[in-house]
Order: sequence, then structure tokens, then C-alpha cells
Amino acid sequence: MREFLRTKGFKMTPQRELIFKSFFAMGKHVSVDELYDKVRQQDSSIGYSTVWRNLKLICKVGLAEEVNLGDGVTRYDRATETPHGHFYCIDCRKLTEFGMDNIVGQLAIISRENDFVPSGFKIEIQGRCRACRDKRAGEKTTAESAEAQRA
Amino acid sequence: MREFLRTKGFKMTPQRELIFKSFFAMGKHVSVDELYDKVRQQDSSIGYSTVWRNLKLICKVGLAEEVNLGDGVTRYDRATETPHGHFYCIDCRKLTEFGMDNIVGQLAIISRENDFVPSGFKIEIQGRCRACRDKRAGEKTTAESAEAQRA
DNA sequence: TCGAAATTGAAAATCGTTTTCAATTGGCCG
DNA sequence: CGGCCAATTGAAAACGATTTTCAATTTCGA
Repeated sequence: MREFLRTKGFKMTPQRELIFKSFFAMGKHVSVDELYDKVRQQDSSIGYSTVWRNLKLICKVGLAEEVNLGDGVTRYDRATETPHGHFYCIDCRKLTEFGMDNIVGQLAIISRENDFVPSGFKIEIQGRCRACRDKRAGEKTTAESAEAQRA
Repeated sequence: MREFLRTKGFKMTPQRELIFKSFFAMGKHVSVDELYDKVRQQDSSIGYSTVWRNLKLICKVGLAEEVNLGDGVTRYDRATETPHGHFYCIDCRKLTEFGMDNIVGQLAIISRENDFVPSGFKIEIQGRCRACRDKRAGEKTTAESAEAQRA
């Protein structure tokens, strides 16, 4: 890792090492806050901006990429070789992945047809996961009508 | 429109009418600021929060939906009957649409296979549009190497 | 017409992201 | 092995878009 970074012109530091290691040890879709908390458990002297900057760095060197769900927080998704889309549950906001190899081929074709040179594909399927559907079914006793109103 | 809103429990006001009309008169992917400016040309007394709230309302009643590109601003895209994806140029940040009827079928299948009930699909193809590619080709004389570094 | 509930505008509060700045550290060069 | 310059760090402040607050106003059904 140290070597990899060096070739890209960056230095290795204790903080950076811990941040990188923690990030890759965590699951997917990590937010700055989550990683910050995690890292802090090991070294409470690390600053928020350092975590943030290193997350950006991880993206810059191509080891991860930002995922934006529109809920206000940027998440960082480890770069995988296999392209995947996301199921985004509108209730619990959890992300689940699915492969999209066959679809990518089509997107590439669509791009070509539109004189667009693609560098990445992002597919998000919004809806409700099983758990949230079950939960709603249970709650669906009273109220029900006056729910949509009042943000 | 007034009637439509009434059935949903909302009232019509002069400001709302202007905002709605302006929004639907504008192209796609409108940001709060853009709509605010537009609306202000007609009635400079309208407040920013009113525009923002009505944009949210338009989404709430299902006439539009938020589009998040990850560049910090939320855009609002008129709801269309025909599902479409977006080409997102990483240089000029312009959005262009493409139909995705055939792909949607596949996404629905994928969802079903994963026990996920979809309510919406979002496809974004990132890359470079023709204009930006041409522009880059022109500039690509000097520098070139030391570009990736230094944010 | 009356009144409850919705809406508005201005200003302030939020909140995640990004920058600033001085101090520290890493790593290459001699 | 020193020394130096650029990279890095941490704290705090700056930013900027979004969201809320609050008092005043307006809408619309009764």
C-alpha cells in the first residue's frame, strides 16, 4: 500500500494506514461519520478532516468511489471489479447490491448510439425490502390515510 | 391543478400557481436556485423557502422527483410517463436523457428475484459528451501528465 | 362570513462538506 | 546521517445547500 501510494505521489502516515485499513475492513457504503467513529476507536486523536481527506484520496487513487443516494450523506463504496447496482430501500435506507453484467452491455450500446463515451454506470432501484414491507404490513392497522401528509 | 391539489389536501395560492407553472415551463433538471430566479422575474416578492417548499410539494404529489448527481445540488425532474436514464457528463455536468424501456423490464426481474418491490429505477451513465471530448482533444497539447494530481 | 389549517417570507438554524492555517511528519537528496 | 521541502495532520472556521422557525397572512370549507 505504502508503495502503491508512493508511485502516485502520496506519502504513508500512521493515520492514513489506520484509515485505509479500517475502510477496507468495513462493509460497503461507508460514510465519513461511520469511518470516523470506527477509526476513533483505535486512535481517538485522529481528526475528522483527516478521515474525510483520506476517503477522498482513496477515491482519487481509484480504490473506491462516491455513492450518492440523495439523503444528504455521501457514501464511499469500495471499487469492485464486477459492476453492480443498488437496491435502495426507501424505508430503512439500506443498500443492497446486485450484479448488472448483462445490463452493462446494453448501457454501453445505448451510450455508443448517443455519441457518449461512458466511464461508469450507476443503477439504483428504489423500493421496499422484505423487512420493511413486513413491518409496514404489521403497522397497517390504524391511521393509514393521514400518513402521506405532514412531512 | 387547483382541484388536483385540493384532493390531496393542499391549497392553491398565487405564489404556488406561479411556481408550479414556471417549473413545468422550464426544461428538465431544475435546481431550486434556477427556479427561484425564474420565478423572481415574475414576482420578486416570492421567498426562497416558498420555492423550495413547493418544489418539495411537487415531488410529494408525484409530479416530479429529485435527481441527485453528487455535485451538491438537488435537481428536480418532471415525472414522465416514459422511464429514462441520464447521461451525466463528468466535464460539463450536463444531463441528457435516454429511454430505458427495455432495461426496466430486466430491472423488474432482478428485483423480483431479490425479493425487492421496486417503485422506481434510476440509471446514470457517467462519461464524456461529444462536446467535452472535442474540447479536451483541442487542449491536449501541453501539460497532460501532471493533471491528475493536486485537487 | 368565520375560523381552523395551510401557506408565506425572512431570518436563522442545520448539517455535511470543504478549506484554512500553523505545526508536524515523511521521505528523498546530498 | 542530517536537512529540507512537500505532504499531511488536527482544530477550527468557512461554506453552501437545505430545512426549520415564527409571526403574519391567506385559503377554503363550514
